[in-house]
Amino acid sequence: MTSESDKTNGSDGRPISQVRRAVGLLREMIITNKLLPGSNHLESELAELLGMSRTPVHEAAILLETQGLIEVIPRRGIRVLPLSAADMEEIYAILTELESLAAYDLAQDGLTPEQLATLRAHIDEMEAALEVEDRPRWASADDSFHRDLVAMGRNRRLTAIVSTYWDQVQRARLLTLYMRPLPHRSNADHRALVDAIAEGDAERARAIHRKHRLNAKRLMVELIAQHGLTAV
Amino acid sequence: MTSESDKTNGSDGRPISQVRRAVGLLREMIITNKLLPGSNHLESELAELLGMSRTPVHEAAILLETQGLIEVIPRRGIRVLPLSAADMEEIYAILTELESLAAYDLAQDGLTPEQLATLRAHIDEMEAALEVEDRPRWASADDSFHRDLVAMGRNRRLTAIVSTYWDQVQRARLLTLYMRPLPHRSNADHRALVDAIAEGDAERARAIHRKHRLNAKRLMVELIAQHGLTAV
DNA sequence: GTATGCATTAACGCATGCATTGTCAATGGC
DNA sequence: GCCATTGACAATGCATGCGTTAATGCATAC
Repeated sequence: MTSESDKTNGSDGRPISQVRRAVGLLREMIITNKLLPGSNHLESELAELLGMSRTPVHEAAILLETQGLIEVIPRRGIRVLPLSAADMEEIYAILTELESLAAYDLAQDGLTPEQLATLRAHIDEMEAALEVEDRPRWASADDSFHRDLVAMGRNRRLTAIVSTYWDQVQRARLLTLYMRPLPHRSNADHRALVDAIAEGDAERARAIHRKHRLNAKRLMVELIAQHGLTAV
Repeated sequence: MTSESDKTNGSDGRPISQVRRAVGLLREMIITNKLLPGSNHLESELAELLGMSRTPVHEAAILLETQGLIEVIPRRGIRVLPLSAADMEEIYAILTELESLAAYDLAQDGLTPEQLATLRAHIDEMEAALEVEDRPRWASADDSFHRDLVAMGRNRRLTAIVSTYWDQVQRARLLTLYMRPLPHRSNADHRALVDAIAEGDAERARAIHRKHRLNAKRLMVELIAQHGLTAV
């Protein structure tokens, strides 16, 4: 995950502000279900929890609200937004298009051997995890694969958007991790995708990834429906 | 306190906050070049300009920074980010994919006759403007067409992203409005797109719009290069 | 003349205080 | 007994103040 344990400086060299700290911590707590979807929390409560005053929490809340993670209701508190199956469809539709674009761009621009090796290492890790049926380990490698794939592209804005929405489905992915069949099929897609990128076949890379993502979306929506989860 | 327009409530029924006011006003000033790209502005200066204290300006700045419109540099002020040709390419690439997806979805879900009429009215308006070579009027209609197209889809998140990035290229569009040839060709694309949507041909709608946007991107990048604008 | 270091100053991050406003409950009227 | 109206309370939005820190200018040394 994001491991910026350095307390004084961010990756940009600027000292880490309380606002950034609040955003990071709150996002983490939401993604990992420390703050449950649908729950309400007062600014002062969160401020005390994070060891800061209300101001940075307030500012972090405004930010997270625009990113769709929470809703600020003036005198009721900060509400962690549950995601319905419909929300999931929206998000996956966006991720599908943008990640497919990233794959296309990567195939066109070409990757260095090191970059290809990194992606393949993630796939190997996924396979190793699958063999011992270690789902969290597989999920972590899958996460890294997709994040790296997009981050290797040169489009910083695209990376940012994908990261934002990927965060939002994390919670649902964690929740459904043990409900789904072991994703053997998924890894074949990953290998085919990296091969297409390595060969510079942009259209194929895009098509493979789109199909891969559409499958993931269908699976996720079905799981949520099957298990009677109206929202997560 | 402030005696601007005494609009006390936003579209969501909630009273309009100073932060929202600041975000809206600053965005507007940036898009319309009231705040020039590359210029620096102190929080206190903007606060006085907008008739509020530093706090809401500070919070608006954090927000606009995540949207890529400005950069907050701690003791140098708030810097309006210039967009390079490379930035333009990034943004247009994202807009191309997401708007094409919107077109695809619209064709699949179908539009009401009223919605189709609205889109066609925008096209008629563009044509009328072209005939009298009224470029601002054309630009306004084109803007409405694209915004409505995406907004008619059911994907609220997609609408939000497109709106954000569309804002960012507005400045460049305004700047290059008189540099480009009159976009007669463009309107043929628009009609073909609406026809494809009306016929429910999702793949065709997507393809038409992608091509349309790729052309727009090429034109924009060329214009910026031709006129020696390294950034706008 | 130039470069370096220190002092001054001012801008911003954040804490705090105040006023506004919505919520909840109690009391009174129907 | 139920609903409405009012009052008290509490949470938030925003203004203000303070401490921190970085930028700038001047002086001094080389």
